[in-house]
This record gives sequence, structure tokens and C-alpha cells, in this order.
Amino acid sequence: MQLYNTLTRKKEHFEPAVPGKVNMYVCGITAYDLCHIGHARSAVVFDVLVRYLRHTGLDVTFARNFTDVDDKIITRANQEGLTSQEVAEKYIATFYEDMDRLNVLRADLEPRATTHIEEMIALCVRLIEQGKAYATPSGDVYFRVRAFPGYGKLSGRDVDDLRSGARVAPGEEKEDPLDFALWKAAKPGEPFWESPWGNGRPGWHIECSAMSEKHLPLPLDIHGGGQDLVFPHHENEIAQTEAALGKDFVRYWVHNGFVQVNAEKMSKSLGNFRTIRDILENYLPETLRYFLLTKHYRSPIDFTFESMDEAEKNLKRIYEALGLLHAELEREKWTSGPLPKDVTEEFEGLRQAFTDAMEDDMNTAAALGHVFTMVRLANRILDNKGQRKTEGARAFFRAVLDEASIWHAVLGVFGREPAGFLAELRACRVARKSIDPARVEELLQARINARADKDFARADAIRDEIAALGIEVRDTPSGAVWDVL
RNA sequence: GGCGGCAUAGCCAAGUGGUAAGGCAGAGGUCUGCAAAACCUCCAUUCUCCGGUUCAAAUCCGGAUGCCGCCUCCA
Repeated sequence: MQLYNTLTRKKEHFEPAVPGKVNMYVCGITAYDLCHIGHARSAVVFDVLVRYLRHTGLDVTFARNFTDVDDKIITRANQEGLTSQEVAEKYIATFYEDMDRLNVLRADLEPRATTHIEEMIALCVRLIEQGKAYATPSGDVYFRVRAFPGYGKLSGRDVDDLRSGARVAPGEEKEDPLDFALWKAAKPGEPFWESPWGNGRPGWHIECSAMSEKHLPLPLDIHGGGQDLVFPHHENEIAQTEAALGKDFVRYWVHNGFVQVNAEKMSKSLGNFRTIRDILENYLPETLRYFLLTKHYRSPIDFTFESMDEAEKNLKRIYEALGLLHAELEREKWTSGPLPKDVTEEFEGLRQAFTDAMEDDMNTAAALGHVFTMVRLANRILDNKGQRKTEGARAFFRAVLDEASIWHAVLGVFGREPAGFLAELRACRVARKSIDPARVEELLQARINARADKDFARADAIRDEIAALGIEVRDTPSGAVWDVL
């Protein structure tokens, strides 16, 4: 497949270093708060990448870390009267809950910073011995940016430009403003570990270097994360790792774009911060997951409730069609005869188009477009009284459902049992719009009675009454059904 | 100030040289007691603007305008 590599700034043909095997590391969360929809996007994007690579037959080893020691965690711990480890545990647990709901697979390896202190210290020692890092009298260890000639290659920055803007905070003992912390001396009340430089704790960037080196063969095939991690986090990871090991750290750098809210960056100061749980109060998890896949992973995506409503309608359309296909396949008698050749050819073309879209830098938006075209094709055959009962149609319906199982395997959506999903969706909308289902059922029964009496004027009046509640009624061969508009 | 990205129909959104996917909304039709769903048809001669390269550009180059991100913790 083609993958955009941040390092080279272009799409490249992705080929794992060892044929058939992929090792991949994605920066996970710092466990100090509930996950927001930006975390959801990153998780879903890389989940789809893992799923797709596996779908193509590759043996993927996927690592996603947890940062469980950090300034923000410590701050939070002090606020909540917990230890930093308790804070981390608490939010790692909420991360799992949210990700499970979003159908994000667990990583194969989920290393935590605090269980790799030794490895991080060893990496610092190695860098100091090589003259690439230095300890200060107060017990901090800094990476000597000037000692790494490639610094800035990932983010396209020039060290001299950076220098002009960098500042040394009061109290820091850096040789150079650009130098960054590998190890921080413990301040009173902070969690700490013993080290050659006294009690302290690791800097942020060092954990990813130490943990990926410990658990995966380097260079990594893929290292991913949000676009904001390009600088300084990933730039620093490259510097530490390549300076220490003298070999390339990562072959393909992959970064997902941001989630914006009303076309602005999501931030606590703007007050437009949305957690996954906030959204899932009102929408099904699959709606959020689907929404996140409607735009190419590298572009910013703008979160709005209008877009979520649209995503919900789209999802409903697909599941309605899948439900009809399942129902149709219950038919016992089929007539002989194939489907017209142009139908089978179009179907094959769409299957291929879906794959092509995924192959092209994981273009889920384009892939979903082909899903809709295929669903329309299936609905067309279902609507054709002459064709729907043929053996050709039967094979075609089965093939479409097989294809749907690929959508599920790769995209992680459209995999639910349709009737169950649609019932849940309706319940979700009923709750969101504060509708009283008993009242609807009552009116619906009255209308059924009126229709049985052929009193259509009364039936229509009742339907208007139901419509006033925001409910639409649908008369189907198997009876009247209702749904929230 | 430095680096980077984006501007496609009413809305969302694919499309990186060959003559504009898909969805929502809208119009007409089939079906229906009437509707709804589904299906069929229509809905951007045109891709922010101005130049240029080319037989050919939404796609490449230059410029302008607007928006966004990173440069500090951040997915």
C-alpha cells in the first residue's frame, strides 16, 4: 500500500523491513483525564491501519504505550488527593472503556513508562557516555541537541531558526535553549526513582525510545501519533534513539490530523473540549467511529452535531440495506438464472475500488463512497422483482454480505446484526429527543385499528399526530414500524 | 517572525495531468389507500482569484486572498 511518510513528505510504497511482518508503535495517552474525541480519532485511525495491514495478510505487532508519570498526572493527583499512580490507573481504565465501545482493538503490547524506568536510565547513561547528553548539578539530564546533526529532519525545522525562538526557563541549567530533558530531578512531593543523578523521574520523550527499543526490533516499520507530536516529541525521539543506537529509528512516520470543533482547535481554554463520553451520551459509539472515518486521516476533521446526525443517517442506510439482504436470503425457493453481466461486473469493480482506496494511503472516505455505491446496487437488485429471486441474485446477496464482513474487519463498522443495531439506534434517538415510546406505540395501535377499518382519514390524522412528536411511520409488508426522524 | 497544511455544488466530502466518486438536503417519477423506505432521473461545463507550463490542469509552477495547524503541555 501507499503510505504518506511525514519524514519524506510524500506517499511511499509501504514495505515492511522483514517480509510479512510489521512492527508498529503508536503514542498512546498520558493518563491524566478522560479521553476526548481527538484521542478517539488517533485511536480509530491507527486501529484501521492495523486492521487493514492484517487484512492484507501481514503479521502486525502493534504497541501503544501509556504515559503514567508526567507533570499533568502529578498536578491531577494533587487536585484529587490521589497518588499519581492511582490517577494513571483510573484514566487508563476509562481509556479502555471508551476504546472498547469504539471497537478499537487492544494493542499487542501496552507498555507503561513506570515499568521501564531502568531502560530509560540505561538509555540516558548511554547517551551521556557518548557525549550526547549531560547531567546538571541539580540532577537533571538533558539531551545535547547540537550533538545530533539530523535534528529537525522530521518536522522540517532548522536548528538555527529554533534557537532564535527558544527560551531557557528560570532555574534551568541547559547548555543550550534547545536541549530537552531526558530525566528530571524530583521536586518535593513528586514521585521519584533512584538514578545515578539522584532521585528523579523520566522526561516525556525518552519513554517511547526506551520502550520501542526494548519490545520491538529497530528500525520500527511504522511509528504513529497525532500531528501535534511531530514537534517536539517525535523529533526528540529520533534524536535520542538515533544518537544512542547509531541507526535509523523509524522507517515510516504516520500522523493523523486534528479534530476541530466548529472549525477551531479543541482546547480547554476555548471551552469546546468534548470527551468521548460526552458524545456517547447522545450517539452510538459506531456513529462516532463512522464519523471519524468519513474524512481522510491526515486532514483536519470538523466535529459538529450536524455532521454526527448525518453520519447517523448514513449508518442507518447501510444497516437497513444489510438487514434487507439478510431477510431476503431467508427465502427458500430460488429460480434459476444469473444476474446480468453488467451487475456482476459493477460489483467486482466496486470491490476492487474499495481495496484501491485503502491501498492509497488508507483513504477511508473514498472507500466509504464505494460502500454506498455497492449498497445502492444491492438495493436495486432487491427492488427488481424479476431478478431478486434468482440464484444469481442469491449468490450476489451473499457476496455483498461477504464484502460487508470485510468492511467490518477493516473499518470496524457495519459489523453488527442489523436489526439489533437499528433497534439500538432508534432507542438512542428516542432518548436523545426525549420521546415517550409508550405514547408512540399507543398512537400507532390506534392507527393500525383505523386502517383495519379502512378509515384512512382517521389513520392519516393519527399519523400527523405521531409526526408531531418527531416520529415517522412506515407501513411495510410485515406491519407498521416507526422511527425517529 | 519561522515551518507546514487547506480552499471542490446549499451542506459534508473523494479526487495530484486526461476531461468532477459518494452522502445529506432539493426537484420529478416508480411503488403506495395516502405516505415512508427503496429504486430511477435531475441537481458543480466547473473546482477561491490572477497569471504561467502543457495537446490536455481541480490536479504542476508563480503570485494574490482567506482559513487552519505547529514552533510551549497537547491525539
